[in-house]
Amino acid sequence: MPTLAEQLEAFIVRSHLAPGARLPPERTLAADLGVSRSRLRETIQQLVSRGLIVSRRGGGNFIAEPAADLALDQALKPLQPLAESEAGYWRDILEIRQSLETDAAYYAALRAGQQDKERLTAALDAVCAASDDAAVQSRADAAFHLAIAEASHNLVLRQVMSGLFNLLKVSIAESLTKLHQLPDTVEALNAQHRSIVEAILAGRAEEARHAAALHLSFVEDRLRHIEEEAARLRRATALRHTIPQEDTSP
Amino acid sequence: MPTLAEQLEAFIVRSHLAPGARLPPERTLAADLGVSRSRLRETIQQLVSRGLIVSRRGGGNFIAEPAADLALDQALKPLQPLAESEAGYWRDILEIRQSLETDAAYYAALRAGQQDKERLTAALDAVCAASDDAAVQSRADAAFHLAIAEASHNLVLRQVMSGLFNLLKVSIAESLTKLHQLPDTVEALNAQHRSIVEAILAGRAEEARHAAALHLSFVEDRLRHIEEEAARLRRATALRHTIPQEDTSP
DNA sequence: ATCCATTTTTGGTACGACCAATTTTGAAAT
DNA sequence: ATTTCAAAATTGGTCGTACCAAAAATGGAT
Repeated sequence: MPTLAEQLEAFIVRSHLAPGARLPPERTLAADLGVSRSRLRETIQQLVSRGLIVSRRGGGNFIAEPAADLALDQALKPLQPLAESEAGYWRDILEIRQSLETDAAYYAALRAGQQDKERLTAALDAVCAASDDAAVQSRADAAFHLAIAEASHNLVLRQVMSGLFNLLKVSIAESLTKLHQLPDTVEALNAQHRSIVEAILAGRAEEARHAAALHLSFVEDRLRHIEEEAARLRRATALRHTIPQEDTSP
Repeated sequence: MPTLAEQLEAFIVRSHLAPGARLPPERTLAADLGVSRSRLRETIQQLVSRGLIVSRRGGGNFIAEPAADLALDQALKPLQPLAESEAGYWRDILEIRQSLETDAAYYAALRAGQQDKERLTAALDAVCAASDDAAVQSRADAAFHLAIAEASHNLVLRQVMSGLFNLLKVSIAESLTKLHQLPDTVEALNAQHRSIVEAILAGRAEEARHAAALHLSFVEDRLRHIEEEAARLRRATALRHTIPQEDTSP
């Protein structure tokens, strides 16, 4: 006996509903499937949380576009709870970024087409011209690194990296903004960015990989200092509070 | 203004609810959160579909065990449709595996503890002793590589790699089984596996990285041949069929 | 033909009732 | 006192209705 969620998916494919199409009103659909609207809505929520359906209040329910940008946002979401709880999580993320991004730069140098190169230089200009707002700088920085991933012409690589960026964002948002506020850091970062782009534009793959490695080592080093500082502060303030603890076991 | 789902997650962490703990009855919880039970249930469904909560009819709602195996199964699921459609997808996956797995071997050599080493040798024995069944061999192979990722002590790395394995499985399941059926291939693979493990056990990081790189290059090379062969066959048979095409746009 | 107020459609939420599986309770039997 | 087992209370699952708010469809005035 199939799940109602499965029945719904089956209904979607059976009625040739392409991405972007609107599926029948909930009241109608519930009647067709022979269930109450409450139940139907609960299963719809499941598909929504899986990114298969988007709802527009007053408009209707729609098959979600496979919009890669959204799909990958969803891709690593299950890890978010961990990212928020585990303290050293960001280090893991940065470590894996080191692996991926150096290779991304390498392949970008080998495969970047004219359009890729234009997007890359545009992204570089954007990060250099980013305003003093740290949040804006962080966004521009993420866009820049994703442009590299895009130029590598490896879809999986791009999607995984985008997911990692989001994880990093929820994990250490405040540290990231602090990073851009440190003196001389922005200049150093931009210099590193520029050398990466130059290597890619020139097609020097090994040089691009090396430049990316240097860049990420630099970032990791700075972030480690910032986090250590923050940890010291937390420890200091924690001493002034009683930590309440509840026993929730039956 | 936070989403109700976020409120719920916040409630869970705020009340120190460990995995396996039971959260309050829906009626109570709904009252505490100031929403109707309908709404609460819909958001609970979201968390259920994300694998964060399990419900037992008549028993209660429980924080799901972090059953990493399930969470990560879900992690890269949104990419499956792409994996099934795009033809050259598996090449992207293998490329990114080359990045991640070489570093995984590297870090494993640096950080593997006694327990990690035992699991690693056990996994190696398992792949060597795997029966002739190609499917069994594939599973053992995946378990072996995940053991390396586990020994790297990088949670994100392990989860991403597990996701990639699943993608690879849905993408080229048949090619994978063919790989294990080629003459002399299993022996070569096992020799490579063994050299990776030896390097990790000895703590020789660079050697481990190199061994992993050799292994993945070998696999990629064999898979390319297999896929080229399969593509040739598909082209040949395609000539005898009319390819039906449906237009699903409104 | 265009524009704007009105009506209709449609998703979002709330409340109440009942069913079914589970857990708890408590009395009877040992 | 312990065990056993049936009745009662608890709790998730489903249904139905009513109402609100946003979006879309309608239709008349310009």
